[in-house]
Amino acid sequence: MRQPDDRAVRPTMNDVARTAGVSLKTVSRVINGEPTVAPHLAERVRAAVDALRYRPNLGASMLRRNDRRTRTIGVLLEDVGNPFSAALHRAVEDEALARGVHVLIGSVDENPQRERDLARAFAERHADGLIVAPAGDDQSYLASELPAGTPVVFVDRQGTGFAGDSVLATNVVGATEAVRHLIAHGHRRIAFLGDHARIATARSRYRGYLDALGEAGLEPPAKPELHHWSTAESATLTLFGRDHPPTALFTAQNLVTIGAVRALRRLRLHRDVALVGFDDFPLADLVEPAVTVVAQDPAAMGRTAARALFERIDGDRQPPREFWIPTALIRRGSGELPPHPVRARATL
Amino acid sequence: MRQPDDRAVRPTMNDVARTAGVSLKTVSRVINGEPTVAPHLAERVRAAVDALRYRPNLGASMLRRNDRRTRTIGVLLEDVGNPFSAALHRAVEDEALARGVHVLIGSVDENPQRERDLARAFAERHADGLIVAPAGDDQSYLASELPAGTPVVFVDRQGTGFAGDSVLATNVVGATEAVRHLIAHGHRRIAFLGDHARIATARSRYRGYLDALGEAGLEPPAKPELHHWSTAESATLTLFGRDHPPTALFTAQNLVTIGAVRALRRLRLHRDVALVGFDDFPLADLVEPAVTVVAQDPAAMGRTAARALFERIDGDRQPPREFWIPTALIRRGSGELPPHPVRARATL
DNA sequence: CTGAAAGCGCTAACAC
DNA sequence: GTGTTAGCGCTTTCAG
Repeated sequence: MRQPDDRAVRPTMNDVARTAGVSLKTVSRVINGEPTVAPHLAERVRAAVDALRYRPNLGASMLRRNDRRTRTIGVLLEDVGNPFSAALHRAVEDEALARGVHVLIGSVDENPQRERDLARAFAERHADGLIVAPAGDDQSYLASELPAGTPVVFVDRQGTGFAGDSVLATNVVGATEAVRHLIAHGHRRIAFLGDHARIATARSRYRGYLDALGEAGLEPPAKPELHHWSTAESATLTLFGRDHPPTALFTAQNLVTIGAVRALRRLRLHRDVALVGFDDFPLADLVEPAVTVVAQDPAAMGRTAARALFERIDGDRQPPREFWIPTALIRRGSGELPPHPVRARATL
Repeated sequence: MRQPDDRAVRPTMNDVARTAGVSLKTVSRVINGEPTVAPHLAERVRAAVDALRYRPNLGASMLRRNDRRTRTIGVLLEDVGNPFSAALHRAVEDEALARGVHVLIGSVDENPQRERDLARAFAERHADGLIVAPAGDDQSYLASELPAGTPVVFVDRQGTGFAGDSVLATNVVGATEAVRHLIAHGHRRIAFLGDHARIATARSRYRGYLDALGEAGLEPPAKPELHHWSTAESATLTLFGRDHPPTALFTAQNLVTIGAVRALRRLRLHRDVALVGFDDFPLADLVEPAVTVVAQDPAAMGRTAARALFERIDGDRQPPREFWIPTALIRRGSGELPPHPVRARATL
């Protein structure tokens, strides 16, 4: 069944020791950079390593080592293919690589079961710590999946039921700022587009939206059902097929924003209906009109999460911390459109 | 120095065996799903596993197992943060997860040294195989970094000096098709924008560009120096500051395309100069005019690469294969603009 | 400064 | 069916 070359042959420390004419332990010392080796022996060992192309087996060393570190972290993001997660991932990688640490990563896809399976898989591979963008609303499972003491940093969404640092965007404040901006431009009928119930971040943004309306004494108009970004375009079309359509939209997520932009174009309303989106996206400045957004900073989130995680891995045992990464309103045009007079008349 | 809880305490198979009142080996059999265990013993083992929250240590089992598999693959892409790599990554992940395999990933950033370092790091972590988007033009180092027999699949770019399957976009043909398209719309002065020397894919696209010009008996205009996508915008501005500017652009990469779009806007030439870009990008259909592209299919590339890799991991030993993933011309408007009469007159 | 012996958690080979 | 023994490649401990 198994071919001879199925088992890849690699020289072991023992092989190196034999060719160098020293003991196994001396090789181990050289490989691990322990200074207590005579120079001429160390040189012989290095020569043998080169000759045999010896590479250490991290799995085996981890097994015996006191610190049990694999120099590998696990990262669970919503979807490594989307721009937000990809930018965050990249920032984590840069921090990790600077420390000689490598990254196991997976997409949780809004699926709590997948979240748990990935956490388990990374724990079985002995990740030194985890960065998790929670899909479910209960992370207490981490206590059973992870060895005691494994640090976890939550990112993008708050984790529940497990003690870990969190790195979060200022969702509520950012959304409030966005909606205030629309109100300042004269809008009174501002619709919210996003999954306001199921997803924690969207829920926070909905809260911020309600806060801003409340301050101005405005009522939220009836909101369309939206449980997945893929339905954003059709939900927007529906919204403008009803009576009393809004004069402005606040969209809670970048893919929702893009869906809304597509719908407004099809309706030829893109110059009439104001729009502010949460989360920036590439080319937002190149569409007509350019899209005003509340930009998050996924790179800062990834960087912060990674740094926090490495502090924990290095032994920091203080109580869980929260890092708030500020959002920034970027005025590009779509959010500065005034309420459109024609439609306003039509809906009165 | 090290705290007691620095070493995360996890129950071992031995602990499970003791609480279940069976031998270590029986536990091993249950964990590995071997059918030759009496049901009542298996039940006792499973109960002990649940009670102790036992999780197997993959590193230890890998050490002793005959197949030496870690159910982990390594993926080296250009930059996990860019849309092309991110989409490819996601497709690889889906194929891997369907097989219970997990993904170690890193960005090579056009840096051959980083490529080699990552390959080594993943080899030390005993990846079962590698998917590599080569940054350098020599992959012979893989023979020394990887255990003999470790399969490698090259993706996006051809690998050199190491035997592995390749998954490639039809770069030459796709570029030829793009340029033929511009010629068919009346263009005779078509500029190439991209790194035609250093990067293999861009080089292929440059070849395709030359082929199409040659067929039509056209000479390539002087091309601006462009060694990194970040300079695409300024290179485009320079191009149109010179005499005899082109009436059409062919851009070799999506970030170059975006830079060119930005530059044409600033020059208010975006409705006058035709543009076809290689590689699609999000919102290409929403800018004005919508951008005609030769779309690659990064998801198909990732899927194909992963499937090929798993065939090799499963023992397939046939000679290296090449998989060509077709590109598709998507007509959106920018590539269908006719040569602009005013500028044409000005340059005659 | 160097080496011999023990053992990390697990599976393979072979007994019973 | 089940258990015992050996040992994967490495680091630790401790003796020289």
